Amino acid sequence: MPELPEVETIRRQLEPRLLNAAIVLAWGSPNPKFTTASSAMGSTITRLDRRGKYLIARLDDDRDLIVHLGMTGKLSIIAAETADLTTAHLRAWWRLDDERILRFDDIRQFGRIAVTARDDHRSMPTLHAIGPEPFDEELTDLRFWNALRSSGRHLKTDLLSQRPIAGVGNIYADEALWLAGIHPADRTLTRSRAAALLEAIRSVLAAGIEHGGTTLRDYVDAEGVSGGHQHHLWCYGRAGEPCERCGSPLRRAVIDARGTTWCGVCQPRRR
DNA sequence: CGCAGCGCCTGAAGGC
DNA sequence: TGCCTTCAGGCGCTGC
Repeated sequence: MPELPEVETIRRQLEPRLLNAAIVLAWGSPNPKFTTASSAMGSTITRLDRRGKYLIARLDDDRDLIVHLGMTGKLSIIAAETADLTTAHLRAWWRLDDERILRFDDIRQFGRIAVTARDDHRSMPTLHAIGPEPFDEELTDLRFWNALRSSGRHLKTDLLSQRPIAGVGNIYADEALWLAGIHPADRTLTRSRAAALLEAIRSVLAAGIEHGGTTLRDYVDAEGVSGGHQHHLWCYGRAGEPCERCGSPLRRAVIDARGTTWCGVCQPRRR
């Protein structure tokens, strides 16, 4: 499940290979989630940005080609002559002017593609309303605290909404809450705990990027290589195992329809 | 108008 | 062994 570290890993791999590439032919599957991919034809990629979990290819005609990987989306670049464009899960492809093809495969079709006017992201509501980037200096403790304290929702659910901060998904949310010692179902928190949580989010995301992302089921990078951060998880996916901090078995429950793992001792319910 | 709840989608894994 | 059920879950959409 690609979250910020996985998407950033892919961005870093693809950007140098896509700069100044002209899209000479393009195709999107009939599923409306992907079909607009074809309208990127005729444009040249001038930059590859990331916003939260969204990849945004800037096009030279003041448009954006946006790709969200969903759960099982994979982007890769292949030589046109060896490309098999008949595979079952191919959802879109873009033929470049140098005999290469950028392809998007997505088994479960939770991903999404859009071509928009520059920075006009109204067709992707979550991106349109997305919060600050985790490593943006303007995201202060105070701003983060203010975004979290008033919603009335469970803290984890708030994090996953992408509004207080961009790019956190289920894995890194559980990791950050564990690291900060905060119960995922708390609804509010002190300013100092908000500061600790922000620091924890930055820490787990940075570690995830450093390890090339987390591979538990489907994720591979743009080269088809698995990430390494799954060997560094404190909490996610380890229900029943002893907590690395206190030794008590990690608990698991469904919170707002998300599988959630936490330590009942290190992350006491506060409010 | 904000948000809770639902549906999407398929392969892997578990149960009988 | 094989079929059926459950699970994984981010996000767009609908309706209150």
